[in-house]
Amino acid sequence: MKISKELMKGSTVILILTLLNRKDMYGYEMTKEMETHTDGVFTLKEGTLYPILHTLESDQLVEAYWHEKDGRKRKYYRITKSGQDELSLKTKEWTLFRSTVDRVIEEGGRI
Amino acid sequence: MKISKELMKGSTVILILTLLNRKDMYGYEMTKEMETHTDGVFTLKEGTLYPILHTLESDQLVEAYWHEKDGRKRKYYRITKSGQDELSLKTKEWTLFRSTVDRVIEEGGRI
DNA sequence: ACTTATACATAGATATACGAGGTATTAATG
DNA sequence: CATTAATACCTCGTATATCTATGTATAAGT
Repeated sequence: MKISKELMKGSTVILILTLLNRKDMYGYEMTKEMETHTDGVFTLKEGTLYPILHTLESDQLVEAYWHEKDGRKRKYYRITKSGQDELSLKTKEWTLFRSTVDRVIEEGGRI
Repeated sequence: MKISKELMKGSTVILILTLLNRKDMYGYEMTKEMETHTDGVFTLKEGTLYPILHTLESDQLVEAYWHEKDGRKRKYYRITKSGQDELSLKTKEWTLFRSTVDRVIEEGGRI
């Protein structure tokens, strides 16, 4: 099943920061990993990903560095301390959001 | 904690349809009920709600009717069969979306 | 009489994701 | 060896959703 892009809004940054919190990665790698890891449910589009990475970098939530490996130059991203703090915040927000939606749709709005 | 409006995007319609699946309601009532029921986490803004209700009506997912009660004229909305089908679909989509986000942030993207 | 709450509505501003398009390099294929 | 596919980066315009601000009207409370 495909997830509508509107549902994705607001959730993409937390996914990216989560990946970078595990290990340094480059953009193209993140698109492939997101696709395989979620069995194609999420497809981190390049037109979405790269602008976000640039914003995260200018906000100093991640740092970029070029690194050559296997004869390929890639732009790697590393999460910063601020980025980890932001991730922690966004994770709390997500948890509250998700459980509140669940509460409404499970109880149908009953008080 | 306040939920960013970007996170809300794509989730508002399912919340509205869920409320209407329980009982017929009018707009203003829905804003109050959403606020109290979620302890202020979700605040269904009127500028958001009314345009959505109009769209749902023109898509024939809900039907509107005026009804006077307690000396007040209110525009009630009733969910249609199509609306219930749509709600069922959106609920499945939400469940997949939510569990996939959880999978990523819990495992950090590990395969 | 005046203010607040109820009840509906719309228009403009803002943010986000995506599709389409572009460039460059390396690997694979006929 | 030439061509195509895959890798790897990037930007711009478009579509969509939510919110703020604003407006109108009626009923209730002070």
